[in-house]
Amino acid sequence: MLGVINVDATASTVECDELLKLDNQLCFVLAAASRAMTRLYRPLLDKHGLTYPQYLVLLAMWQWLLEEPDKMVLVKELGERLFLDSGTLTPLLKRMERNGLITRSRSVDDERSIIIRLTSKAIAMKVGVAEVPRAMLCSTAIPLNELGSLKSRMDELLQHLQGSRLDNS
Amino acid sequence: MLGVINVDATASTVECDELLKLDNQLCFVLAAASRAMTRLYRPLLDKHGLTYPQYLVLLAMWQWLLEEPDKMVLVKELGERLFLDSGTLTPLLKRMERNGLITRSRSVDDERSIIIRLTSKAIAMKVGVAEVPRAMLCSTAIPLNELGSLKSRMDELLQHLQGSRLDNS
DNA sequence: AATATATAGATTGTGCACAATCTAATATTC
DNA sequence: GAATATTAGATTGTGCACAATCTATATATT
Repeated sequence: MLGVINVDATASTVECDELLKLDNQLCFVLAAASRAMTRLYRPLLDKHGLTYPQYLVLLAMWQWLLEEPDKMVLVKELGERLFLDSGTLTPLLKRMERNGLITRSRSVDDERSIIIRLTSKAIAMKVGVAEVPRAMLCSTAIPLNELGSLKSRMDELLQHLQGSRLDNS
Repeated sequence: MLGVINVDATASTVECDELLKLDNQLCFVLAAASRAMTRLYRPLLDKHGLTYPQYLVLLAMWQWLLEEPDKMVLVKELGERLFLDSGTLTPLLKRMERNGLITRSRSVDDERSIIIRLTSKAIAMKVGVAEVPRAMLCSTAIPLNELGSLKSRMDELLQHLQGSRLDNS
């Protein structure tokens, strides 16, 4: 009986050790890769006076304008698209406004909403900024198909994570 | 000739649009997935009074102690392991010290170095904290083999990104 | 030994990221 | 139509993340 207890204790200790090894954590590689990615982008984006999240705001806006040139983008929609809340977006967008990239104005339909519009300066920046992802593709030197399949996997993971809610909290 | 120019211009515009679509950015999914992961961890880690980066520090320290029970861990080593610099680690470690998880002391061999040691409290927390990755495995409900293969791919990506240096900066 | 160079952390300043809370405006319910 | 609930953003406070700079110590050079 004591033997069984010992075996159990040992097994569970080993399981615990394995479970907690930094090398086994997907979350760690994920975070490290994300930061490494941001570090690679930084010098490229610096040339355009952009930070990485500001760059993502522009990407979202540019893509919307492709589909609908007069699109009224609300902070709420931007938040849903980028998975960011108002606590992050409000100051970020104020900085972009200060830098002349966007305008912020109250909606007349619903005075709670803020409408985000790109300035002509931000629209004009698009072609130049396209150098950024081009340079990234070159510098990482990862085959395009591999990059694509990794992105598909990441899309699935993101879906999973967004869907997951914890029972015991 | 004008036709050729137009075709070229159109092609390059399309290429530019595709290149800049938010949906095509691996970096965006990566960052979003990393933040979603952190959000899932938060309520679990809150119960242990830990933040996500503090949890990673503990994982790294616990793993080192498995191999070498009297391991002297320097801030430098921790930074290399977690891909973080002193600007991030110094205040983070001071908070952990304030919370009674670690001690910080100057090395006598090299007075520039700081030795990080886990307190008995932090060592004792290990078994309880093992519930955290266990709960994550359950809540995300991703098959273990899929999770493993995704992690391998991420490891490769991280290697690529760490190795990549940009020529034109 | 005196000088130069490199290294380990700490500090400062900017910019996310997000929980919690607040305010004002809109919707809903009775 | 007054009371209630919901919603859109803003605000506040904490904690990373990192570039740039600084300090103290250690090492290398001459």
